[in-house]
Amino acid sequence: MADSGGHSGESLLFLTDEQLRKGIEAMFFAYRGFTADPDRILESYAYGRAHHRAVHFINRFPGTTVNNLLTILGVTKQSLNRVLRTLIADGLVEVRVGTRDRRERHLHLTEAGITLERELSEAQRRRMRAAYRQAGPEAVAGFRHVLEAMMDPEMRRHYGDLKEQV
Amino acid sequence: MADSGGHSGESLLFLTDEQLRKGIEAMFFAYRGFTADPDRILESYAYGRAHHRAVHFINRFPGTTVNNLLTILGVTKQSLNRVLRTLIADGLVEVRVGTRDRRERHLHLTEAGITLERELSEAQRRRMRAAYRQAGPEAVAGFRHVLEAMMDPEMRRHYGDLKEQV
DNA sequence: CTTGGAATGTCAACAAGGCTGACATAAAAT
DNA sequence: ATTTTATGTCAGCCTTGTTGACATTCCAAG
Repeated sequence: MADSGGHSGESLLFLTDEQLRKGIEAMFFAYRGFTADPDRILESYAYGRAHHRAVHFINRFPGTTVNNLLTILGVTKQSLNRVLRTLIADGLVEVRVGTRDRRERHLHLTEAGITLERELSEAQRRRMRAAYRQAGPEAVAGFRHVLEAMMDPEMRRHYGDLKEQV
Repeated sequence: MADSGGHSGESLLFLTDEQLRKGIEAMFFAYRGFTADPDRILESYAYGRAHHRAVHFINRFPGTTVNNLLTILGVTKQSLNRVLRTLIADGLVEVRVGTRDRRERHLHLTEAGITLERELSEAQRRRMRAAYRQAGPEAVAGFRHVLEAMMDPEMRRHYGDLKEQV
């Protein structure tokens, strides 16, 4: 509550290598938990984590273009295309040619796609909700704050999005 | 900032689906940042993230057995073995046959291995330190608390380790 | 002592999903 | 008319996960 700011003589015990190492390992183990539940669901669909990411962000930004998705996901178009191809073939993603610019392909989830997205995100939210509830609102604020500071700046733009930059 | 405790009628606004979604995306983008710096270093060694993880935990638990490492990393022994083979061939990891049980292989970093580990972990700590400093000690406590709650329970044993469970 | 099972680790082969490079097409911009 | 942009596709490579088959070692039951 007191000194989180920039005083000169504050403790800084939270910046020891030991504390940092714990943070690093916490990220490693937590991320495993974070992906575990969706991974189990994806297995039964014969999809992978790459499909999950695509479905998540198409749901989040309906009508987004392929190029847009590329920069958000940080993969090559060939890699994304392989995933999109199967999602389209399986009827989870619908492609609409752009009206203003007909080179662009706008991506939308179909009903089936929305169903899968909901199943995946509900599993993930369930774990996140349990963790949030256990840690409490102040811890959650700190959690988000540290994660935001850890992102590459360009990625911070895609996160939280638009009107609200925290 | 007031009620973090366990009152019945508290706000719970931090548990909305929207808040959870932000936490999910924060994990995704932050993990990318988290691995970005080591990944760049590893590239110049022609190693991958799997090598980093192995080197990290061998450094953390010197003399650990292959089996031990297996359960910590959560991969198959065949997958780990491939990584270990190259690290051993390149002289970064030393294998000592167990004295009591000669089936066991105890793993240690060589001088060269320690050097690589330091280079990788220093890069990772640098980012973590910047994030910690920016967020402040209370945020860091919250960050760790949420991450711990997000882990699978078995993994929580390997984390923070031994005498100190936070 | 021997023998069979359990634990540990290695080798081989396959799949997912990254990557680069080359090339095609359509549409927009100049 | 030419160039640039957005997208898609094919081919081939690498890392890192998987399973299956096998070798070695230890231990315990006969």
